[in-house]
Amino acid sequence: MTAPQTPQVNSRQAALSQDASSKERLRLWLRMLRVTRQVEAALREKLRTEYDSTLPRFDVMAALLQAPNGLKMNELSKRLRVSNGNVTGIIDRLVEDGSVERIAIEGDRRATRVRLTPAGRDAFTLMAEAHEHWVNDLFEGVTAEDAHHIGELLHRLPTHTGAPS
Amino acid sequence: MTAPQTPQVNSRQAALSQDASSKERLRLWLRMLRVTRQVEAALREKLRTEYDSTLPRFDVMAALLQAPNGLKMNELSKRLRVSNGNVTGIIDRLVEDGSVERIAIEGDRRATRVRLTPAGRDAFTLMAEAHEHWVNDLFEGVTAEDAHHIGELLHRLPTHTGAPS
DNA sequence: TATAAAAAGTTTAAGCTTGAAATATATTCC
DNA sequence: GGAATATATTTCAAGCTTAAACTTTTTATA
Repeated sequence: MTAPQTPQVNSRQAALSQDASSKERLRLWLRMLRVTRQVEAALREKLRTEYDSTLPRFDVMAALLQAPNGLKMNELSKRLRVSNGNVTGIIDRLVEDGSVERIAIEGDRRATRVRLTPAGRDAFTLMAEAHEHWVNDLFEGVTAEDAHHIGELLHRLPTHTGAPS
Repeated sequence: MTAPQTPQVNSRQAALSQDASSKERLRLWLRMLRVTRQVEAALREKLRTEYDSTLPRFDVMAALLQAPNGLKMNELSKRLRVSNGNVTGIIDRLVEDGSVERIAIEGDRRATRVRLTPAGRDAFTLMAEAHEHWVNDLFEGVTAEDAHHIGELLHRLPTHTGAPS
């Protein structure tokens, strides 16, 4: 009891509030995870039953819609932030059902360009519209203002954990 | 040009603001998805390289830690909101490496109880502590207040899309 | 110009996930 | 008691995902 107390108390308080922040952040993360999984499950189910499709296919097609001239496999996997082996498989299946085509790139026989077929574009347009409705319904309880607000706050969350944006 | 215009204009305005909300909600959803995936990827990487484990294993062990007497497969899959076939596989692997044990339930030979072994409990304790640190680091830019605030807002988001909480 | 290094994609092995079918046991009810 | 139904779990087929190994082609460089 004769030792100087201030530094000890300070560091203890620091440790405590550090711990409290940590717990609060952990809670936030678990909540985000729960909500995200729930929404993903609902969307997956909808895509499956109503369009016989999947979320990964939807993501790929959404990326391809933005690039009428197609994308190289490389660009696609970077844009979606998934492994290139992953993209290979998804594209294989999209080619199989006629939504996507692989196009040779003249001047580089290693690379392939990949783009939506007209049928793929049509199919995706329908799905995308439905998708927006589903999301709108799922987020029914959130006003546009709240959505905007949460979105802004989310901006401070980790977006670039090493990977480029 | 001679038809009454007011109702038409009203409905057009309604459609427009409906559309704006819808777009705002879609943006929110995409942002949530992006952040969540980024954090999940970082945590998965950490669990893999530092503990030779995975997120699903972590989730299962976390659920089991709360139930010292173990849980039935059924309860586990309900609690984690994943299919029971899924849980079977994860538990198989956890049993294989000695973290979990299956226990017969007397009086019902259909069901099994599943619980952490002492080794599993120890291993999980270490991982859980590291996990909290990782999350804390990933969410570094978020103050405890912001975390709390976002968490509150997230509460209004879909939590019960049919499934029990 | 040979050879090494880099780049683009695919393949592979392992694990996660689902929905549906199958198996085994328990319960209900006639 | 025995048939029908319900419950608990596993198995299966298909698809997603990753990291690592591999193949092919291009580019750099000695």
